[in-house]
Amino acid sequence: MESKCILEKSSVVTSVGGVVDFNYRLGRYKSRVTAVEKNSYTPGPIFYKYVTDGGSTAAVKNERTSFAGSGHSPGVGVLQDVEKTGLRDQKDIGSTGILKRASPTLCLGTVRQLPGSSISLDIRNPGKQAELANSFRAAQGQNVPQAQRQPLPSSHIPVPRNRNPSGHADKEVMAATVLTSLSTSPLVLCPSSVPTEPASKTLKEVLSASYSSSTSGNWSWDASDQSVPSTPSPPLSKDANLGFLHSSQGDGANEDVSESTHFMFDDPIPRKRKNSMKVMFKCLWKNCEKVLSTSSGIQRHIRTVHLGRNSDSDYSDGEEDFYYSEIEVNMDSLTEGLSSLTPTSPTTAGPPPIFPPPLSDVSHSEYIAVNGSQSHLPSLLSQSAPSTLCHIRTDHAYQATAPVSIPVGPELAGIGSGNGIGPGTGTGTGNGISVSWQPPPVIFKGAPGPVTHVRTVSIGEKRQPATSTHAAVNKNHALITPQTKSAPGTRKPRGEAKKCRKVYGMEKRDMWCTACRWKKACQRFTD
DNA sequence: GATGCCGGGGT
DNA sequence: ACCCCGGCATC
Repeated sequence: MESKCILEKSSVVTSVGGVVDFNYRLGRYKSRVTAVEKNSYTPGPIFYKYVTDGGSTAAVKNERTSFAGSGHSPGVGVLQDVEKTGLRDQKDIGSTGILKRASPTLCLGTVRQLPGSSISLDIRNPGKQAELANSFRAAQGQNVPQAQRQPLPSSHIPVPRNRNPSGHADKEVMAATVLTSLSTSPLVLCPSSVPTEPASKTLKEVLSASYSSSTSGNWSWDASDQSVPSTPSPPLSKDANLGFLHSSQGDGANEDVSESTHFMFDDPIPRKRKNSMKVMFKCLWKNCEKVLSTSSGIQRHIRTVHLGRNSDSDYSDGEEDFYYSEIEVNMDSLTEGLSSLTPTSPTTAGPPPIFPPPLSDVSHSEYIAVNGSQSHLPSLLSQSAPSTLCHIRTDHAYQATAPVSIPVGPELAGIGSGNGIGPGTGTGTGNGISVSWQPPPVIFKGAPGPVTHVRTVSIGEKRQPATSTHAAVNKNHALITPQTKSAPGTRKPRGEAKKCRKVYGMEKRDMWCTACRWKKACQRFTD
């Protein structure tokens, strides 16, 4: 870490490093701010100014000027401008320590100079911290080297510029945001004392940031040096915040390190996201099922809709945090579930993602009940997935251990689809209920009671009077199957019932059940 | 011989 | 997974 610090410093001192850093911060800070609050008074560019100005005073300005004088034309102008703006803004904004703290560069220096305190303050109470930092700086007599001073304003946490004087609320919101961001990024930057960084960045931002930073070239090795253990993704936990603080204090370089870490894992993060896990934020307010993709969004929602706060103001006492929760949505499942659902419900035109109202059938109601709890998307998905199993292909049911029959409403029986044999069997019931929506037979395998074939008996096919009996037998058979099979060599006794072959004859082979056609155990006329 | 269907192979 | 068929057991 020491070496790192040194390195960083030098890089900053050398104009090159400084410039690079500067740029990098820019993107970074912007992103952070964006993540934290949308309604900041000042759009991105302003942040830039502040960033550059990062916790500096007139002295800093001087330093920078000289710094600029070292001959970086592009950066110089900017810097100077920024300086001015920064100064002015400082006056205007006063206690918006955030801005000042937006130190572009190293916080390592900061750490050393201001052992921990500044950083921790920074995180917990940015506003105050900023003030403290300022005062501190004043006390220090601006003697702090630039490299060290810049960091002072912790850039760890993105603090909204128009932060409310009551830094407390902000701090909580921020913490929430941070944590949220944390959980958003699956990669859980372990060592990162500032996991917020990567997490809160959008891919785009990350890219831009990484580009600018990559030029400095000393990011990567930092990452490998990560030895600071940290709890992986402890979302929504104050502890996380603490740990966060802790690590920040422990090593100011962590910030940069974490950043580098981020770059190192720049790939994995987006990749993981692609991996279909998306974090959503669900409003927990009673009767409010609102789900938003961003924490800020949900916070705003809660703030404005439920807490009756002014939507324009970003004031937040952190109360919103209690009214929303994070949920993870597996997009893959969603997609799969939906895609698989659609095709498997031939009898229902555009089946809704929700199960249709039951026919008063027990099985149905059960399912509905389950679905009723589908407040979470994941649940929905997980529920919908099995539903595909509900699509019963009687013809192939024999291949499964589950019996062909399932408890269905009488009116449903024989009407639904499932029989691949008879054409046009896929008409739904009068209620528009599709067999496809019935629960998987497996679930009801052992359920006795009125059972009927779901499969529609094709035209001309005589229904076995004892259908239900068949089904029951079939079930038993399914249960007994292991035994039967346990005796190798023993063949299942031939069923007594006439099979498709006999019933229809060879000439009507088309009417056979598939099993029969495949020379499998007749599935239509079970014993 | 006809039938039922297991086991296995092809796509 | 779907489809087909050889071959065996049973009737």
